[in-house]
Amino acid sequence: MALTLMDDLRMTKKLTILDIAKMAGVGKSTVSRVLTNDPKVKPETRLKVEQIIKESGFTPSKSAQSMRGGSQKVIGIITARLDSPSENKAVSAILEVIYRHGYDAVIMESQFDTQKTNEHLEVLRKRSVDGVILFGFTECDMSEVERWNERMVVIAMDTDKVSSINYDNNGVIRQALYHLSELSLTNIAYIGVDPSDKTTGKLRLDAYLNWCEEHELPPRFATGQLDHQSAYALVDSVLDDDIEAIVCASDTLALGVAKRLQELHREDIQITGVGGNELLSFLFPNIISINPGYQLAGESAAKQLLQQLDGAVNIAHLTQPLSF
Amino acid sequence: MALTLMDDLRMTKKLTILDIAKMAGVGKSTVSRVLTNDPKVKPETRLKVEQIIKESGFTPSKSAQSMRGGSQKVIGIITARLDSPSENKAVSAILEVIYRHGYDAVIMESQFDTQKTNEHLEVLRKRSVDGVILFGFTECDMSEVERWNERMVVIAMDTDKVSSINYDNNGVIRQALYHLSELSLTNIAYIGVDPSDKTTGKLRLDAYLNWCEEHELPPRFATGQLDHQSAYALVDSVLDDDIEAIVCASDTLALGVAKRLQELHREDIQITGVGGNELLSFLFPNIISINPGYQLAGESAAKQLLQQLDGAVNIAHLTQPLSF
DNA sequence: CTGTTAGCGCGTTCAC
DNA sequence: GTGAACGCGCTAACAG
Repeated sequence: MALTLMDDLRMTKKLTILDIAKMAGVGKSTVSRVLTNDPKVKPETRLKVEQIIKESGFTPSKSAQSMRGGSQKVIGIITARLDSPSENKAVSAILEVIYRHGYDAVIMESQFDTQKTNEHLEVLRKRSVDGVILFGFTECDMSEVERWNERMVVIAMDTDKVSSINYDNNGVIRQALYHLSELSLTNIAYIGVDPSDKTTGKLRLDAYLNWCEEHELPPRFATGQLDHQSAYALVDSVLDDDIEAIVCASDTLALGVAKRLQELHREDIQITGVGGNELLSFLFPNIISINPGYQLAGESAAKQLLQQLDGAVNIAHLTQPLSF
Repeated sequence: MALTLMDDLRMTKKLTILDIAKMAGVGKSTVSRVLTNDPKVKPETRLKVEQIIKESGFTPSKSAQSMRGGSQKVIGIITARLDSPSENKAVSAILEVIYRHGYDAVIMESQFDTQKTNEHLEVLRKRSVDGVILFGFTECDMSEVERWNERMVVIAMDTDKVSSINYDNNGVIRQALYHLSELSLTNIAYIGVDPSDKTTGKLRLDAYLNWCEEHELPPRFATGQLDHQSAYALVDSVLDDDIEAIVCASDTLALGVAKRLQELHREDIQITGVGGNELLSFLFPNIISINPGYQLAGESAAKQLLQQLDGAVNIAHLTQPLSF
């Protein structure tokens, strides 16, 4: 009887809402009411219960709560690559936002693999997470995606099935080109990634091509993979005695280009990248890196998702009677 | 009645174990048995139930399962920095192992902050995750840690409270020094991080100092922060006309050193780092980078934890009657 | 082998 | 205001 409390302190036995109720000398439902901030509880009683809860270090079982219909307060994040600096920035921003709202995150890695992505989505569905933030890629299979509706936000991929946050692919390249034009540089080449990649590939290349057309400049470009090796290898193919600058689709590519130009002693050529990579600007201070606002994108995505989730909850409440 | 199946297909109503039971014309416990691979089920029945499950795309509620005493099959990972290349490698390795074992991961970031770490641990405890892999750091508060016992493995931190996986801090530095000695280089300086950091700081510096003593070489070193800027700034202080090589405590530092030496046109000096950083070897092919086996560490940590969890389960089963 | 029953911990009526 | 009772989806004990 009276040993209950001592017992609990002694052995870290799992406390339940019932234990708290006994200790406080009230019914379990009253404790529940306190937990759910139900106004219909005498302030006095509430205070006492809260006291006991604090003292005993009791925490309601998430499993039981979520089974009872509540949400787990968990959102899934599927990144393409865990070690991508740009995605990392976005993820950090996401985490900060959702933590602040009492959510936790389960992070997964798609490795640009459609099947893995779908497997992850499947797992997240089974775990009934509240929502998902997906870092898109071109081959991404939309069939699984649309099942999520309001409960998903994708980053860096165009789709009208779910909400999406996109970097300003066109803007970052134009910004770079504008910057170069301010420096009176006109002979500008471009090194990017294959247009089969819709965003970093096609969109950014198009931005370059459009600019060239607008300004009646002869385009000179090459595309390949998303890594520095690829860019390194492509440099020679666009190089030309009167090239004054090379615009790169990403900082990673810029790194490869810088390396090659250094070898060729063509450090007169101005390079621009995209990403705001700190390491890049340390190694090659003269490279101009446009920051596409990854952290901002992450923050936006998180806020957007949370807002949609809130909306979904409200709608659910409203339609519950109807769906009955 | 007969509409049940059509209904389910129509609206993606949450299927329960009971629905499956009805469809298969069996009791709910039989379905449960199938789910839990209970041998005591007639193969024929089992097959039929499995069939229905597949067709309906039913998935048992994790929440209910875990509430009933089962584990969530989730392990928490607390990294110091999401964007640390070395930790990333380890994390990727961890993920691969645990996915293969049907576990999922919730990843958190401590940012070398004790308080955040404890908050994360608290959250993980509330969520009753099965286990935790923690990337340690020096100021890490052990008080919260020891509560986890068998259910935690720490990486890169010495402690006897819980299992720990450590990189071979001494070994990597000695390996670098040995390599240099093979090249007949004897005038070797060291750039590391402050010894207040126990592992990357003190252990690696000690390795250097010991080597010097053993080989009767005059030590020449400087320590600072863990970033390339710091290393960059420290180079001049150890530089000397007859320095032939600089051993760095990490690849990040090596990057800073390389940058500075390049500026000074002292590319004759051999640099070594630790980390197996791919970018580093791309930018500075002549830098020797010792791979401390981060992915191996991650893999080991994950396997170790899973094994301990299995053990814990068994012990729990055995002691359950006693604790009663 | 299989159906029935009893909880797990919690939120939610429904009476008091 | 508050306590008793019910059910969420599932597993494990108990009967057949």
